[in-house]
Amino acid sequence: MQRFEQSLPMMLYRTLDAVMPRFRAIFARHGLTEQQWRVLRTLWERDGLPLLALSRAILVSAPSLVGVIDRLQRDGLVRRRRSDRDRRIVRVWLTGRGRGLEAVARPDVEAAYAALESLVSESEWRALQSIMEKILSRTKLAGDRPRLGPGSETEAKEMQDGSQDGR
Amino acid sequence: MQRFEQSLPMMLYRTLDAVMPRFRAIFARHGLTEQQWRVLRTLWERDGLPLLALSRAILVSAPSLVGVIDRLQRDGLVRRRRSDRDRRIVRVWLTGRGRGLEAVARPDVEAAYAALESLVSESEWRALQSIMEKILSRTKLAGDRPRLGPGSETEAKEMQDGSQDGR
DNA sequence: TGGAAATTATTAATATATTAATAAATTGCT
DNA sequence: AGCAATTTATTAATATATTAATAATTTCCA
Repeated sequence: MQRFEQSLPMMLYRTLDAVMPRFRAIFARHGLTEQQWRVLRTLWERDGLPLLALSRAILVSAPSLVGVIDRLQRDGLVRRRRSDRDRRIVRVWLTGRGRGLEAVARPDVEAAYAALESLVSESEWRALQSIMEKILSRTKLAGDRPRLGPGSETEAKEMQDGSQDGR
Repeated sequence: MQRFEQSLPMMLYRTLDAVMPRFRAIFARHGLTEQQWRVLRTLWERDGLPLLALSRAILVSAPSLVGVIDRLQRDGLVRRRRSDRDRRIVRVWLTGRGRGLEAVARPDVEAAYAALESLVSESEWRALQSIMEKILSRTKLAGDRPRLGPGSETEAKEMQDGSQDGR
């Protein structure tokens, strides 16, 4: 039985604890929290995603995401819009400001990623990813179903929708 | 520039999201949260640790830990005691119930660890640990100082102390 | 067709995270 | 000795996490 600090969960937490502060500092410099950044980072690639799909993509539970979106909306970076075809669905769209933030904030974050990746070799990097992917696929098979894994994903083909709803 | 879901931070989050629910289910069955379990798990090995040392050992910030300890104390699993030698320090001690929980809860958790470790080979396991250790040591060198890394650790040599304080 | 079951977003209640500020005590140094 | 700087625990304010419950829809199927 191995030491607590070297268990897989604690190793993962320690690694996050080591690498995230530098990212959070960058987010904060642009007036964003980590979760807010994850929302924008995803919408920049797939604007208009349904809230639940967004939740799964960024690993933030739907109840938490509601608040995150509330604050992003309050700050004028995104807006909500309820779907006409299926009125249960609320899609999240970037505003002009939200879209504009990409050019401002993303280069800083990408630079930090680069610095982070330079800490280990290419092969170590790939090994790390492949082992974690293996754990991911095998916990999924074990019926362990994470709270938030990628699900049915109701994709954003529907690029224009209609109603002007949203809270 | 790689995909968001495969960045190191998101891989770490996804892996935690995949493995932790099964642990949290066990903790909950014993009336504990994840953070509460981390406290007990540590005190079982080093009872009477100062709050700040405990905070660093389990990667829970001191402000958060205050509340975690409040609730563990409310539930009769630990108690606080202010040091006589240095009255700034508050040590956290297990109660009988808190100590007794080890025999009850820990076997379940250890079984879950074993199941988890069986998902990858021995060598993959060691590779995963060694690469993360490398990231940890190098982010530390980079002056990136995580919020909570092991610090001065004011150890619990002092096994009996005196005052009956604590909130 | 029509009602049970499933889906989506949200609210509610409680616990934790994050950053800044504060009070009390101790250390360090002149 | 005496005071500034440091250390430890805590409070405060806001944001997020977790689990359960709920309202509004939609889907499924007898």
